[in-house]
Amino acid sequence: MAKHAVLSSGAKMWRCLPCAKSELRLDLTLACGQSFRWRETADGHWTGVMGGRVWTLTQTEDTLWYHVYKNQECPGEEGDKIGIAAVSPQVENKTEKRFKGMLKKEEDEEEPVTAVHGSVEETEMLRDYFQLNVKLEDLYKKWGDADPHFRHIADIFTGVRMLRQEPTECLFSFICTSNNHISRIQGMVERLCQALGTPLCQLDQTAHHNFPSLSVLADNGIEARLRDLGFGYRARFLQQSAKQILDTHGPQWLDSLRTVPYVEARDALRTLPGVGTKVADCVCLMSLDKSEAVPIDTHVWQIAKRDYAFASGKGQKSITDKLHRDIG
DNA sequence: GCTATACCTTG
DNA sequence: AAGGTATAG
Repeated sequence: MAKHAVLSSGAKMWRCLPCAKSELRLDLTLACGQSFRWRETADGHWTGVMGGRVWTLTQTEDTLWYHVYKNQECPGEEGDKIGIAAVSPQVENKTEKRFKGMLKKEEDEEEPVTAVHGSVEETEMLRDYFQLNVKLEDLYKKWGDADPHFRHIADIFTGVRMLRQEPTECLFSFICTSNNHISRIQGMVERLCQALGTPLCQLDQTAHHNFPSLSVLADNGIEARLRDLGFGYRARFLQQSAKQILDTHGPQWLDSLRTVPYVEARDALRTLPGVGTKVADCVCLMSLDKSEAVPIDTHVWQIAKRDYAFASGKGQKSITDKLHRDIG
């Protein structure tokens, strides 16, 4: 059976791109609750699904290393046959198209297995996902200059950056977060993908799947299915939101929100069942290119009161719309 | 504009 | 309680 890759073992082909730890810390970025799909499969090695492929990532001081599992490497169960034919139309094809369009010529297929420099396509997928064109050091400097408290704690959090996630996965994952805790959310998202997503490959007893498509989630039988999987009252939100998107907007709607202004995108998302201010802001920030969105959850509110002497909401019992605007 | 309450389930 | 949302008052 195929295994998760480990850099030091030399058993798999690894590629790399230059990337300092000050610009990206995999552990902080992948485990901080933006995405619920990455697991530390070996010391410092993070495995997850992104752009329709299974990746293992690890890093040294100035280098980001990655391994992409090919289909012959991890044939999975019946996953291979179904997976390739049915691979999520709106997720993978979209990504493929985007990168194909940017590339003049593919060179990754012809490289010798000993090559360690990154293939153009896969490097671009990582640069896009981690938004490596954004210079983190410049932002930390700017924020540190403007905020003494930020500068004081910034050293502890060097290398945290926002991911640019796929909108469908981001939205439906964050609908699961209401009144919930991270360990349970991770389990729910994993069960969601394993039950309803197209299989990609199996490694060390773990089956990896794509995130389910909108059309699968919109099916009428899905609520009961999700309740059986332990989603509670969120089961209905997931099914209804998927159905509402397809019925009233169409399959490309979520992606199209990337090109509209923040407030418009946020208000559009809030028309979906199970999506309030906080979830809408998470989806805007983490998948729709709205860097000005500031999700205010219970923790951010506590911090605003504790570390920033946030006065106007001190007596407040809960986070109201006005509080969202003020803290943001 | 703000408060109170229910909502599924489990680490 | 836990990374909220929907509803009524």
